[in-house]
Amino acid sequence: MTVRIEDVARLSGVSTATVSRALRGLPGVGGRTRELVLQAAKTLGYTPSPTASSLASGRTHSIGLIQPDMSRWFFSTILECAEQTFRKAGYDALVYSLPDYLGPKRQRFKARDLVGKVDAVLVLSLFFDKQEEAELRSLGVPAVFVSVRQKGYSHVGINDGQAAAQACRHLITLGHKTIGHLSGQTNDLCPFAPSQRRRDGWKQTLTRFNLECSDSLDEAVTIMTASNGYLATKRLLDRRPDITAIMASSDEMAMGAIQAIRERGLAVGRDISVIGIDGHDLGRPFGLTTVAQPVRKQGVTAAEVALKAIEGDLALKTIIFPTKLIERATVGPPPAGRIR
Amino acid sequence: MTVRIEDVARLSGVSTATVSRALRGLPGVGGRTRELVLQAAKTLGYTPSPTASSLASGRTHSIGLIQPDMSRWFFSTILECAEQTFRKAGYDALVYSLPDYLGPKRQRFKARDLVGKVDAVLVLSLFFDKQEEAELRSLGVPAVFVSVRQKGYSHVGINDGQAAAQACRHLITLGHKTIGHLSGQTNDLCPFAPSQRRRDGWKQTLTRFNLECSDSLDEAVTIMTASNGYLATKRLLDRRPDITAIMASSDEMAMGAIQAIRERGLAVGRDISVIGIDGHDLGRPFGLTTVAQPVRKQGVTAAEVALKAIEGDLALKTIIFPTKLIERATVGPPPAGRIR
DNA sequence: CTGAAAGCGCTTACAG
DNA sequence: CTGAAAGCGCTTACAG
Repeated sequence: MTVRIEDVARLSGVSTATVSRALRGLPGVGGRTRELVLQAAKTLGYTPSPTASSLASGRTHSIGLIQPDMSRWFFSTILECAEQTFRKAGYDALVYSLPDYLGPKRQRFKARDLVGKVDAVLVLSLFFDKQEEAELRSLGVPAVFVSVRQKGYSHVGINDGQAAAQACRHLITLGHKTIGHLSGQTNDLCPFAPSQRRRDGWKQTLTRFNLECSDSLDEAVTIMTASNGYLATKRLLDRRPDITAIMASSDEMAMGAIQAIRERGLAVGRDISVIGIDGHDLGRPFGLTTVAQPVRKQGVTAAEVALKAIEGDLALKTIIFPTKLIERATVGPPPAGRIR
Repeated sequence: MTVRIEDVARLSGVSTATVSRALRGLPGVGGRTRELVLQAAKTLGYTPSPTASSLASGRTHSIGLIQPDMSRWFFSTILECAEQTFRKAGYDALVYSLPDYLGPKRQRFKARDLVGKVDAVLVLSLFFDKQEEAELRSLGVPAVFVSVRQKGYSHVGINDGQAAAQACRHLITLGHKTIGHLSGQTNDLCPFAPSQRRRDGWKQTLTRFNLECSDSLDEAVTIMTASNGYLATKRLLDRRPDITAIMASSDEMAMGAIQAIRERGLAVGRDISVIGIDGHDLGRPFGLTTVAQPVRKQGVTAAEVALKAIEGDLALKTIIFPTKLIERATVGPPPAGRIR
């Protein structure tokens, strides 16, 4: 029904081998011959069958994008930038979501779904255990990890501990002494999770400045959404009404915190300051002070690393981007007459 | 290197044809034989080559997800739900972004990138012209349109005019008489665009209630982002400082409007009310009043319609979901002593 | 219920 | 520089 390589070969009077070479721009084809083939292909409106060429060449020209949930800003932003980078290089983006990756009956990554379908994969914010890492390896293609580290693989991310320290120092500099923290998942399952390191950054900074950093100042959630941040903040304020500032492990959690604070009739940035981490697009209209990470750059860079790996550059790379404090309205000095 | 169907055939002592049938659960395989094959496949850890089976069967088991930009909430949320629905049915999601779809040097959809790679496509919020529609048709697979209508295709969405009317009526009921509007792109290129219909809904409602609806009350943007909403609101308030309420064509624009209003030292919900459309996840912490649409349901439903089409049910469907007013803090009655 | 064989549409040594 | 032919690993009439 559709036009095949043979049709092009016939029209241009050469073999299918030559057509294949000419169309892909391979060397060793006469200038005149190439012209002929290109012309014939154009005339017929020929598009090579991707599955046939994959089967024959062993390359799929598509990349697996494995991540928890693309409806969340951080993931979707990285995915979008990666997709564009891959597309420009002639690769398709095959997304693969693992939404229940933190739940009790945790959904594990299965290589079976991706085997033979991709030339490389990007893994975002997922903590692979031994089993999953074995599955990943069984794919037999290069992988680059974004935002989480996995040893034996290239990694693109930020220094999470440092980002948290940056946020914490900002609050301390303004005079805050009782600083609450909203953590992401920090259990044993993912000791190297960004949320764990952000929590460590908070803790270490408080310690360095001789400030309180007891567990009662920390409230953890599973997934770092606004609504979880909201609930965590209510618990935190119930327990520690003396808090004058909250740093959240993500901007979305910070937004939830703001909601909870306002509901108590307190003024954000006056009664209680709030700072986030991420640099969420909607942080601006929110007036949210935050430590921003270059999300889009990470997406592009991770894709580039994957592309290079496909081309044979298997050297392990670790690319860490700097973060940057963005001062807006949700952080101010602690209230003067606040009861301790 | 990897295990092929022939290996399974040899181990189980049957032909590759039988292995193929047994593994896919096709009828006409003896119970005992099936057992044998399944066992052998398991022992060998056999996974069929997807490209080989695609080439032989003509089916790819993947779906194209064509949309403007998955870094934006509405699209990524639909994509996530669609991906899950497709995955459960054994299909992969191949995302395809067209980020400059509204720019001056507009990027057009090219079938070439997708031909032979998908069994169906979902198209979100894209306005296909004749040329693009022809490209789409040339893919030779069923397509379902989400959030935009395209004649000749199934469609999943909401009644945009009605949603806007709902928002407008809410403001009018509270006593607002001078209601500004933040539009999305409303040019000739996309006369059936949701943003066009939302604008119409605003206009018609004002007319029905004998209120002013001049063009000076409407400010249009290209892409409905928060920052565009912010800029549009500044222009709007410069021109019409007598406005007591703004309805935005999207929640993200509404958030930008809120930012602009606050920057003028005005109180949102008291001096100027703001209502959006969408039901954005972050509308809640924002306290944003909005007309919500069931975004996730649309993603699931669109995927289901596509799946049915693949199975042969080509009947054109139009599925319209109801919207719902969510009252939060950004809307209140107009200020009493406001100078007209 | 099962198998032999053609066929899906390319790519790639290999030979010239 | 070019071509004949094998091969990629399945599926699917067709025959039995």
